[in-house]
Amino acid sequence: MEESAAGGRTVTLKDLANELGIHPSTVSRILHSGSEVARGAASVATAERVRELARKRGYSPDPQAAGLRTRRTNLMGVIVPRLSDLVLAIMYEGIDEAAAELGYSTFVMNSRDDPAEQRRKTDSMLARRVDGLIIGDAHLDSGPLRQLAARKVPFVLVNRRVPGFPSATCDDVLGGELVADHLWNKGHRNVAVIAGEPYASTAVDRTAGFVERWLALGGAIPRDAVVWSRFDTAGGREAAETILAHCNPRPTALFAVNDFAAIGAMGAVRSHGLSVGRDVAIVGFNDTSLAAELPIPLSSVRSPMLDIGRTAVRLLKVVLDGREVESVRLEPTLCVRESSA
Amino acid sequence: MEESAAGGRTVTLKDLANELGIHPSTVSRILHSGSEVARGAASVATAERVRELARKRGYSPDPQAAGLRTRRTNLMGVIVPRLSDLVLAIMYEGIDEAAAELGYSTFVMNSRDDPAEQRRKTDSMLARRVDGLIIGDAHLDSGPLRQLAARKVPFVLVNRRVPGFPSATCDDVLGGELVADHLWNKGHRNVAVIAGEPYASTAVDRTAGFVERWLALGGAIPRDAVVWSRFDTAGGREAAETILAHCNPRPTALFAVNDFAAIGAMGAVRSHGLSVGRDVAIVGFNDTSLAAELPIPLSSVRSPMLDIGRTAVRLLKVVLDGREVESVRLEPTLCVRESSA
DNA sequence: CGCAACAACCCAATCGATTGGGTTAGCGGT
DNA sequence: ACCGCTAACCCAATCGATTGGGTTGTTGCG
Repeated sequence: MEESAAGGRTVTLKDLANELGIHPSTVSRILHSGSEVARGAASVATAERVRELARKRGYSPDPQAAGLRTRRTNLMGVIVPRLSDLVLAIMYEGIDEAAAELGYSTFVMNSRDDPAEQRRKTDSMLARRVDGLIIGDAHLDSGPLRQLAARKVPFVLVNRRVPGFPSATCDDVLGGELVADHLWNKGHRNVAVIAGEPYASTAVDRTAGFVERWLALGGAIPRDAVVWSRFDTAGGREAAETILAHCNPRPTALFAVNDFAAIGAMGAVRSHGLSVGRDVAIVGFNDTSLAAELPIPLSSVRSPMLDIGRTAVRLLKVVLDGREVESVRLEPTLCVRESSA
Repeated sequence: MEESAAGGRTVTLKDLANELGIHPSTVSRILHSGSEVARGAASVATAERVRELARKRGYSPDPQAAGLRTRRTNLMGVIVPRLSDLVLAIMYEGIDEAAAELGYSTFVMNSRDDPAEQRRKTDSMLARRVDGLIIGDAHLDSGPLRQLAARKVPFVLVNRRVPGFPSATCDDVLGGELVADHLWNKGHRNVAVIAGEPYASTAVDRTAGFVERWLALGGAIPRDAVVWSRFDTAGGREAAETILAHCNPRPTALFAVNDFAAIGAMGAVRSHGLSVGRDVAIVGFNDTSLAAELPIPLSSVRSPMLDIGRTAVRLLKVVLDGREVESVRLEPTLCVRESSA
């Protein structure tokens, strides 16, 4: 039957101290010591009384005040291109969960992959005095990250990697290779890639993994069979239109580095009077929840998005603790479904 | 050629004051007055020098300190069921944009529509001393909201409404009516509804709008033609399976109160060897970016998601200013596509 | 000339929590 | 009886910005 902060003003350390007739500093020390009384700050009996009262009054320390003194906010700032990108939204859920477990809260902002916005949002986060940043919108051009590092801002990357900076990502190269193997084994010899945005390591690595493995298998990929595009459905459709219109011979399989682009591609294929899975195989990436449920279920490379988010938090924690970090690449697996079977 | 907070420690008011040989309070007043010097705090010349130096040193006030004194954080807390729900993610983008325009930052958390989590996350937000809350996961059971109101927490609802509390929503009843009119006009007489979660006003209102209009048009809707379900793709598929298995006669049209559920339904329809749009018409809700790009483009009720988010911020601002608010319902429109044409 | 009015500042308290450095009382030991 | 030691606290400064109330010196005006 707690009363929490009901009605009256919020309870402060001083309130507790007054009510018990002891000094605020004592209360503070008690509430900070695990359960063992720290620095011989108080008797076990007093400690018990304090903790009891704190619970009863629903005391929760004012993070503003604590942060002011300690210079720490227990906040992690997260920057993503856009939360309406399901992939990032899910990674963010992983981030938020893992951060909560460590006693951190997270603060998220959208940069729309625009360099000016990225800088603005970063500054805004730093102005809020976040303890560290998790950056999900890194571009391969490492300039801005170098600046950040020079400012001694603790940060890690998530989803996209940039050489020289710690990151938690999927092993995108491997993901691309899995797709190449799969399509090759299915007997396809004419393929095309909807490659995503060239500034994102996800796009570049997945494409590179695919193309290199394809060549290693003895296949060929003409120049115009790799089309860069936006990551969304409309982008995928446009790219697929381009491929279907210009590639000769027409590919029998498409690899889209993103499920949404793949869905757009499915639409384009159908508009050309072709059937997905029969005339043209399509494989996506990320295995978002949609993939398996589509009218024609989409083959997709499953990346552990939640885990990637959680890992990013772990890495950032290591950085905040001043220790050395290694980037982590989590392993993807291929889910084959009707669209390529 | 700004230097911003490069290298050295962050700049404080006192630093600026010392460097100019004036008192911090004067600096504070200057930086607060619009451009006209407030309360006759300083000469125009001094004001200019101060502003100049502040810019040069990249001064940005410490929100912790300011908040401590003013008891305001310029933070709006946002609670949503899950950011990986595209609809909420987009509303959140609208919220974040509009909040930024007003000088607020936002703080978002996922409750997974679980009452315990809702309470935990709310408390966590309040512990962070947000100025107000935007609640996107309200359940029709108004108990928790009443408690919040009793605690005098400023808040507004977004996406879902609950009678008695200010909200920014789509006119979901109207949305349902649009669909009823459309399907009726297309000649359908046997229809079913994939109704969503019964605790969400969006689901209830859309369903009610549809059903009531359908009855008014002279149609009939058997009890088992309304199936409650989760909002996601898998939920939609399951609901559609149920409908196709049990409804007799088999409906020629399905209204899913959510695009993702509609996509799941498309899958189920296809698995039954039926063709979407030809054998069974399907209409979704929200007109997410996917709808138009699907292999079979999905008819959907377009709700102004970004605007709903922005409106919620405006409403909350009004509440924070201590003025009276009226709930806002934004008007949806129907986008007819191949799935029901 | 005298006094009020003002411009242009300065002072110090305050917000709430934290933390390095006391202080006090009681006890054991010699 | 005295010293040292420790347990159990208390004190006060500090973080950075804000704000109600001064304090000067100058100007305006009757």
